[in-house]
Amino acid sequence: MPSTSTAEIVVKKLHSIDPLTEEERTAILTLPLQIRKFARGQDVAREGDQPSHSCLLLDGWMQRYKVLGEGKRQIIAIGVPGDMPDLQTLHLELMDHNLGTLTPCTIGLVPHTALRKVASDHPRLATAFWRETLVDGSITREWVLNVGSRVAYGRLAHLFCEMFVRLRAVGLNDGNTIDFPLSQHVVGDTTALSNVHVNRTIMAMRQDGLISLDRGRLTINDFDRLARASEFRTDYLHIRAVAA
Amino acid sequence: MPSTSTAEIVVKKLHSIDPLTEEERTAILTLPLQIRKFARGQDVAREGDQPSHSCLLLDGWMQRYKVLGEGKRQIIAIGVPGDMPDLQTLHLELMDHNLGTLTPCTIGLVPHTALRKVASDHPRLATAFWRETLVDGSITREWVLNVGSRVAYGRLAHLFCEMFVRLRAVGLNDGNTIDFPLSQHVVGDTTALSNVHVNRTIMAMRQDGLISLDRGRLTINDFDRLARASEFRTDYLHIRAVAA
DNA sequence: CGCCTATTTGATCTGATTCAAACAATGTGG
DNA sequence: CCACATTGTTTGAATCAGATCAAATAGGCG
Repeated sequence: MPSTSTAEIVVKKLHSIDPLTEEERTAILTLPLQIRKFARGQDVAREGDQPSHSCLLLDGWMQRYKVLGEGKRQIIAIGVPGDMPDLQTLHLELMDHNLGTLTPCTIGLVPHTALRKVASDHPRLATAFWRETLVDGSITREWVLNVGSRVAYGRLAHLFCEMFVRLRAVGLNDGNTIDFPLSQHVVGDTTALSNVHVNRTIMAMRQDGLISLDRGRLTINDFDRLARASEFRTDYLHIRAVAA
Repeated sequence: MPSTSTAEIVVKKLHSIDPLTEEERTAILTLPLQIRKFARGQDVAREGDQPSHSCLLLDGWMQRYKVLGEGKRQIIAIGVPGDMPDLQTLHLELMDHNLGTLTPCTIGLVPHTALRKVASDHPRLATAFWRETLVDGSITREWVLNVGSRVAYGRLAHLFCEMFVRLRAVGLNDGNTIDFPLSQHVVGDTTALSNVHVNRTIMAMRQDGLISLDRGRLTINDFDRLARASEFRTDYLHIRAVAA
C-alpha cells in the first residue's frame, strides 16, 4: 500500500466502474493536485462549509458523518483510496455533513474550477464523475437497508464484504486479507451498534470461522458464507472490472 | 392536487433547488412524455432491469425499495410529485433496487436519449439533473442517520418534517396540512419499525399535540416542536426557494 | 350486509444497550 | 528500558426499546 502521491489510484477506481481511454487517464493524472497529509481523526470539511476544492483520497480511510445532539455519531459513508468523498460539493455548494479522517491520510485537493475544466474538455470524464456520485448514492441506499433491516451479525458481515470488494476493486487486497483500520467503536458508529455488541458479534463470527480480525488486518476466511449470512450481492457497487 | 399531466410540477421541483431560465423551463415542458397511469402497489422497474427511460413523477407517491430473504422490505426513498425517482439509470444502467407506486400514480416516461439531448443542449439543465441526483443522495444519507441513530419518536417526527417540507417546496401543502397517503405498515417499512410500534408512537405524538393524522391527511400542529424532537434541519434538502 | 384492509390495544419476548470493570496493546517521557 | 497513561478489546450483569404474537375494533366499499 505505497503512498505514491499521484492520482493513479483514482484512475484505478474510475476504471473499475467504467474503463478510461489513455487520454482521459492522463487528464486525471495531470490534474493540479495540492497534496496534503492529515492525522487521524481530523476534519477536512464541516457541515455548513462551502468548499472550493474536492478531495482525491490517495491513501488512508475517511469518514463522512453526522452528529446528533447527545453526541451520537453516525458514519454515513466510508472512503478508501481512490474515492472522491466530497465530489458532490461540485454542485451542492453547502456541506450537509462532516468529512474527516479515520486514519492518517494523504489527500489531493483539486480546485472545483480544475474539475469543471477537465469535465468539459472530456465529456466522458464528466459522466464518470457523475457516475462516481451515483455509485456513492447507491452505496448509501444499501446502508439504509443494512442499518434498517439486518440484525447485528448480518450487518457486520455485510460491512466486511463491502469493504473487501471495494478494496479489491482498486487492487488493495492481499489475497483474502485487507487493511481494516477501524476500532470496534468506529465500526459501531458505522453500523449503528454499540461497541460492546460489535465486540460480541465479531467474537461470534470468529468462532464461526468466517473472519480473522487482528491489529487492523481483516482476513475473510469464507467469503461465500459471509456473503450468505448478510445476503451480500455486489450489484449495488456497480463494479465492472477488478484492478490488475 | 390536480393531475395536469404536464411536467409543470417537475419544473417547480427543479426550480426549488436552482432557478431555471424561461428557456430551460420550456425545454423541460416540451420533453417527449409518454404519460402512463399506474395503480397502487405496482412495480415500475425492478432490480436487474436496464431501463431506457426515466420517470417524471407527475402525481402520486412512489417508493424505491429493497427486499431481504424472509420478506423484510426496506423503503430506501420516497418519491413525491416533481421527483425523478430513477434519474440515476441515465448513467447507472443496472437497477440495484425496485421502483414502485405507493398510491395511484401518473408518470411521464422520458427516453434517456431525450434527456441526454436536452442536457447537452442546455448545460445548466445537465447540472440541474446531476444536482437532482445529488440531493437524492443527500436525503438517503439523512435516512441512514434517521434509521441508525434516532429512537422511534424522533424517527417518525423526522419523516413527517421531511415530507412536509418537500411537498411545500413544490406547493403541495395546504397550510400545515399535506396528503400523507401511507399506511402505518408502509411507514414502518420506511423507518425500520414494526407497524405496531409505529402505531403506538403516532398515538403518543397525537397525545403530545404535535400532529393530526387521519385518512391520509397529515396536519403539523407544531412544526417547531416536531423539528426539535427529531433534530430536523432543512439544509440536507438543499431547497433554495419555495414554490409560489 | 359482509368482506377486506388498516388501526388500535394487550401481553410477552428478545436483540441490543448501558453500566461497570478487567485486561491487553501501544505509546510517551524520563 | 521501564513506569505510567491512553486507547482499544473483552466479559459480566441489569435493563430497555422495540419486535412479535394475538385479538379486538374501526373504516371503506362492492
